[in-house]
Amino acid sequence: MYAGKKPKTEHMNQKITEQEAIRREALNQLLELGIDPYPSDTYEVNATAKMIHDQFPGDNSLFQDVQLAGRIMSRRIMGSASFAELQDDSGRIQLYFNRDEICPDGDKTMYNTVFKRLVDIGDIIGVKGFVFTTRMGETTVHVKQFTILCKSLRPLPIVKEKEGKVYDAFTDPEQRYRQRYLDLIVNPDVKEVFRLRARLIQSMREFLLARDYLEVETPVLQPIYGGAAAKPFKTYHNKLDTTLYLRIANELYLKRLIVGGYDGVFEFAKDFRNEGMSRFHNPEFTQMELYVAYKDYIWMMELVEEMTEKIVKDLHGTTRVTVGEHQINFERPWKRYTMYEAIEHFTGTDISSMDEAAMLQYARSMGVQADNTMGRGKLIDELFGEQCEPHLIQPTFITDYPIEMSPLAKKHRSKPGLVERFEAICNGKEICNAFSELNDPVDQRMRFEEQLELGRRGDPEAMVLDEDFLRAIETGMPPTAGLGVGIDRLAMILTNKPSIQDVLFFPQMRPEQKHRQKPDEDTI
RNA sequence: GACUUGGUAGCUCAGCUGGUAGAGCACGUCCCUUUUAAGGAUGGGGUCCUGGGUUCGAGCCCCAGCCAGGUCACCA
Repeated sequence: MYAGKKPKTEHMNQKITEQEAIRREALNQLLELGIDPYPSDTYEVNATAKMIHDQFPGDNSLFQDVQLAGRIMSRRIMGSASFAELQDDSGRIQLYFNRDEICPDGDKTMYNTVFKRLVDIGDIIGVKGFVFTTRMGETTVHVKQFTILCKSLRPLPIVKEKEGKVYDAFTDPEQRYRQRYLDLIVNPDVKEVFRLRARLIQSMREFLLARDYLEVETPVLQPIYGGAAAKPFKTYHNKLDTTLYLRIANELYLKRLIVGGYDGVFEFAKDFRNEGMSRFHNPEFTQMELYVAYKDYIWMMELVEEMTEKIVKDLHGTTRVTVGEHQINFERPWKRYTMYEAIEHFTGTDISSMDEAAMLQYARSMGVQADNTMGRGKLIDELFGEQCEPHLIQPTFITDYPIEMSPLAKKHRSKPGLVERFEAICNGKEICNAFSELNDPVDQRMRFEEQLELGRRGDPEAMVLDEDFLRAIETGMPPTAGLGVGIDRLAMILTNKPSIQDVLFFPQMRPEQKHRQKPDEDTI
């Protein structure tokens, strides 16, 4: 099959363990027997493990001739009869192999050699047979014929379970994240987490499409990054001889589309921020941003309540979800506090009329690590983060933020110094952020100028002035409500996972030391 | 970035005051026609994260580093 050739890099980059060598030897023996360990043909399947468990016994004529495919997860060989477990996408089912039925003629090779010696745990096979119940009462496929679909060359971590107790669990977080495929194979709960995540996104998309908003795509590579206060990733385009940035938010491009005349646009977007990593932060993360013309932030709060309630019901059939030690209820309406009210509620102090000096002193007294470079708005935000946010477990809207922290939000219609903005807080963390979008181009330019000043004073996250965006706003953007939802954060809550790494298939990790290679090496 | 815990077989882990590296599963060989984390017997498998140091002798003690987890900080 390999015409006498051998891969050149194999022994350079890895040491072959005894078990791997044995599997490679089995691979060669299969080839010598004329069995293709990696066949090309379609393998037709007419059953799954779950379907058989759900429907058998029942109309048993359906189960006289089943055909399914999956990975072998265990084997118990007892001479000329054996049991194995097959795992497909839907779950596991037991298989029964009998030598004289696998091999009705004199030649017992398929059983004695191929099944017993050359097939390993982890191999993918297809089986044909009928369903029955063993003496021990387990639904089982009696195999008449099997086909090797893929030979596995590496041993699988085998997790065993009895009466709810798990033995030899595959738990090392590093290995689980780096080799997520193994995690998915041996830890079935993990598959379910990502199914829930997929349904979350599907449910949100359905909600938005049902309202006739347009799903759009905007650039990831941007000459000027904007829409949030964050440090970007920097890259370079050779032909244009230009520095480009990976987007930190989609906001400014989506607003351009509102200027262009779409009344509702949204995007599920990967955003990138070149900042620290933690169980709440991955360098790339998913955000859904929505902009709707002729609406304001009050209207947007209602949309968020309605959308979230629908999603939670779609996922869990109820509005109540267990998260850690809390029961969270997403039923409408949610509590609403202004930021000043929230701080007063949790600290007993009304800070609304304090000036910057008084605020600084007060914030320090409440345990905020404040320095003189922080303005009034930043102090309020720190105070809120310190004293309020962790206590907000049930979904709650916090409204009316200090203007200094929100250079893209519209000034409050009646409260000086504030903007028309809200965040929804749930389980002590922000899950979305929204405002009545600033569409006054004169004000927007001045806000950018204030950001430039912050940047000159050394704030690495200050926004840069985006002249093209201002040109769009000067053309005229209708009054617009905008929303950003952190999909990963929401997924953490709705799957009851404490870490963002548990809701990302491949969370960012340091490169593995032993496999570290320069990108220009030809092995990549 | 700070503190803290850890890194031993493919997986999960033990390893005494510093004295020849262990168990279970997995893997090899043999026996076994309804078993089920685990049939019986038997055998192989190790850069004890890396590099220094102390010592007659280091998986263990000391120093430095690498990697990972947790907590905190940063993250409008």
